[in-house]
Amino acid sequence: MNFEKPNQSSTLKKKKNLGLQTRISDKLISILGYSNRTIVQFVINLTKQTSSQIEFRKKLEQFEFSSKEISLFVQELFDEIPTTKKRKNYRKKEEHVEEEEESCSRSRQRRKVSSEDEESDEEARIACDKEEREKLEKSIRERDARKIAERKVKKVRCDVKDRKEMRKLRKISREEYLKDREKKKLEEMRDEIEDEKYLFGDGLKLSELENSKLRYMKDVYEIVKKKKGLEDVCDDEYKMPEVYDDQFGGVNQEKRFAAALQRYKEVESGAEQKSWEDQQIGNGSLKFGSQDVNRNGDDYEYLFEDQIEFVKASVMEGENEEDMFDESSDGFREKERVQKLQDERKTLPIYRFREDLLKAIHDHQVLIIVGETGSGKTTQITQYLHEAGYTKRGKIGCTQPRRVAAMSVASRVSKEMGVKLGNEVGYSIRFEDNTSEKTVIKYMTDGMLLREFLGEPDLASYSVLMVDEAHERTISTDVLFGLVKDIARFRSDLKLIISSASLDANKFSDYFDGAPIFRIPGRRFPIEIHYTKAPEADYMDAAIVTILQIHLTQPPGDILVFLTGQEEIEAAEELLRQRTRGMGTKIAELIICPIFANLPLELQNNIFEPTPKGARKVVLATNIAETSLTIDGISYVIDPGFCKMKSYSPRTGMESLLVTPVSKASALQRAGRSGRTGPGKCFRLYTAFNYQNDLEENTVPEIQRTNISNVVLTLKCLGIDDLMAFDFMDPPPAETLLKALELLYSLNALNSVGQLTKTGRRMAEFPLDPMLSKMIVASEKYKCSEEIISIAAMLSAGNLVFYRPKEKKVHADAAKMNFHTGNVGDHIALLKVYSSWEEHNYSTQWCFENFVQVKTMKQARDIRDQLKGLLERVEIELSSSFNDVESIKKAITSGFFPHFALLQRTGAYRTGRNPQTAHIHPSSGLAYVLPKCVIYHELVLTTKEYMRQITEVKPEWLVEIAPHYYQLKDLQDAVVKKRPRVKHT
DNA sequence: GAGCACTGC
Repeated sequence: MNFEKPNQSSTLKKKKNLGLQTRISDKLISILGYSNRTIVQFVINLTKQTSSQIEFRKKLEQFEFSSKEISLFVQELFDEIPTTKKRKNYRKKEEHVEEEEESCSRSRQRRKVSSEDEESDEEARIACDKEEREKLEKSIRERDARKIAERKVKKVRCDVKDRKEMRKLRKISREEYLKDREKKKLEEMRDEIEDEKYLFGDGLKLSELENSKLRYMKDVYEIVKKKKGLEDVCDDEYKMPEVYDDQFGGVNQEKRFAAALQRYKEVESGAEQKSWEDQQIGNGSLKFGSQDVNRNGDDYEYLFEDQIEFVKASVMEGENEEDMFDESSDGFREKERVQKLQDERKTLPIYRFREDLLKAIHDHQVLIIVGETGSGKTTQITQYLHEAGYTKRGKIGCTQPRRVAAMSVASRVSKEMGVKLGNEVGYSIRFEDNTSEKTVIKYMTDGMLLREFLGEPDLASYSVLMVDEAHERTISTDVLFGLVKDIARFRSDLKLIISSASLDANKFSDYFDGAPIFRIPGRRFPIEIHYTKAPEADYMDAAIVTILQIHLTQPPGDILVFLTGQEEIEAAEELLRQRTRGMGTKIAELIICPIFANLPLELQNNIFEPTPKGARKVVLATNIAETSLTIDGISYVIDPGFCKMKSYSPRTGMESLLVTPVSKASALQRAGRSGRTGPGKCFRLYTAFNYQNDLEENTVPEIQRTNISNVVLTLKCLGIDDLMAFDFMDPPPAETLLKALELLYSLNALNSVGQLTKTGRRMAEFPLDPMLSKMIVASEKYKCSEEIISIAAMLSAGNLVFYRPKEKKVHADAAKMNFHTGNVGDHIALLKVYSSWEEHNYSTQWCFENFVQVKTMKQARDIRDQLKGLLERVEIELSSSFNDVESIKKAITSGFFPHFALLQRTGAYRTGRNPQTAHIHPSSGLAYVLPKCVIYHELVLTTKEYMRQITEVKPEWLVEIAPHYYQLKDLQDAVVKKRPRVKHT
């Protein structure tokens, strides 16, 4: 409906107009999530003269809202009948107060439980109550006022029977309304001028437009004031006591806030006991206000309504504050450069411990080394050992959890030693072996060493083995622990170094039969840890508010925010842009840099661009920034305390990715990211109590939450028969282990007594999941190994084959369906994608045209090349039968028969031997085809149980291929006779 | 009609 002009409106409408500003403010907060600051400015401008939807739209467009936002907003504002969604929004708003009360009482309860000090508990309760009571009272007052007004209107309506009377009333109320409106406008203008002066007063440059607006407002205000006198303007509302007005007719803000601040001061200095948390963790707190940029130590601060209060809890001590490497040594001649590097080596924290360290290694076979990042352990220990002559007896191996780390560390060490990378110092990672016969110091990924075990079970060519970053506990390191511990028993000449940054080195020590622990101080600056005072209900919102708080109140330095995933990062980016948009030049520039693994590389590199002077960078990152990459210049870390973690259910074979609270170790690691180049601050968006009591000590090691059938096969291949007795540091759940053994048995990789078969031995050669390996081994029989390795490569390259931008969904889907013609199934579709790409000479252009991800394809090519090489090793001939779809499907079935599912009457599927309801994932080409009998690549739990990558098979094949697993009778009984109705789109 | 933390072989 249209918004009527005031002179036509009824009393009711007038009432509505009167509250327009409040309504708009509320709407903006609830619909668009704007900050108060933006809203006040916006609403004042908006309500000046506007009276129709069209005008509103125009106004809104001036403020650079998207047309979607505008439609939503205008509709919300003008529509009288609230939709469900809207109602929800209203309700949310109303419930807000109650929620706050509830959360307050919750935290109060928690405090009560935890606090041993009754009185301090009481203190906290009172403080909490006081704040809450005020908030509640305010909202109750407002609500009552609204109700009374509504009742009045009703009454008037009932009483008036006569039209004339109605008109008279309208006139009266119209007059009242106009008077009222005038008052309000003036008040607003006054406040606006005040706020402008106060918030963005001196020092901050305003744009020309902003300046002229302000001037205009001041002029109008002065004229009206002279004419009417300010005091009459607002006699029916709360008025600022005179004492606050300064001689210029403005309001003295310092006095205005003095009373409020007095309370905090009293609490701080006068109270004998503090709340439990204050006692525990000090009383630092962070306030909000743009003027803090220029001003320090004033006795009041402007507070935003939605500000978050932090309490400073502790300081992680810095251990060494020497300068970092200076790598700008290009102009030196070779010898001088080596000399300079040698000098630099001596400045590393580890250098002082060189002799002690060498002695410790000499005296003990196994040594646990604990050292923070930056101590130099990774680059130096290998060199010390080389210098001490350990390389005469064999190589020094050092494992890293990541490829990049292995490469860059090796490169660094080769420079320090003045040798060519790949000669004395080399690295070995998948797809790339940069070592030679001369190599004595070898860096490699942990998975690579595990592969080496297969060829050299006693690691005879190594004299020293160093497992670096052991605290990360990847599957590979965990398995390596067990293996190296074992070989160390009979190879007394082998030295073992386990290096970790974690605090629980004792666990490592215990595991390695009480090996001594050698501690090396790191090179980190002190970091202040801040916790929130009360739990935050919405961590996303809290993170945004905190970013702005830091931006406006803290000295220069970039911000790093840890979020859980791509979706969240994109949402946060949008929210942040919205909130800063209205501020224009009033705040310093905020550069927002998202980063997650799926982000195209060229965009990822944005985060390494140095921040321009006067600006501040906000990096919104997933866990990728926790370990995998280091960003310089980060001074502030915001840690909401969550991450996505994979979990695995051995019973159903289902994997899921869940948002889980981080562990203390992980929180510590995140905090440490702020202190690499200078003193840092970490803001945790949870309370100190949460940290102490709700977080796990360490992250559950990967081996306990993933499918380990691949690991089991590798271990079996190493001749470890009794896996239950294998010395895992943290053993995987027995059920997972049994499931893996069962799978390997049904794939014929193990015989009935659990020994490796010939098939199993061949399978173990492939760095793939056993089912994929089996598929490849089986391709020999069906003469289609060329096709099968393409499929295996595509499947193990990940789910990110097809790219689907929001704005080109239709095109992307159409392009994708090209590969699915004839409902061949997802496996064959992947094969088609790979072959077409190959036919087009691995063209990047082709990828763009077909909405296929280049990165994934290149990875698939690398994997395929590797698999091709391995085929030769296991003596499988390359053979191709591209057009014989049945053979290809049979080969796939040979690996994936345990993953079969049958269509049910309901349209859902029932999977395998441990029946489980599942659905075809909507991204599958068969999502609407619903074949009777399918095999799937993986089962994932997201919003539903989904099967990803589906191919239709015939039940007879299953019996033919896996007679030990299926009987035709069972399958035929299970297949539905009547097909469910297929939905069409 | 969904959604993909991060690695590694």
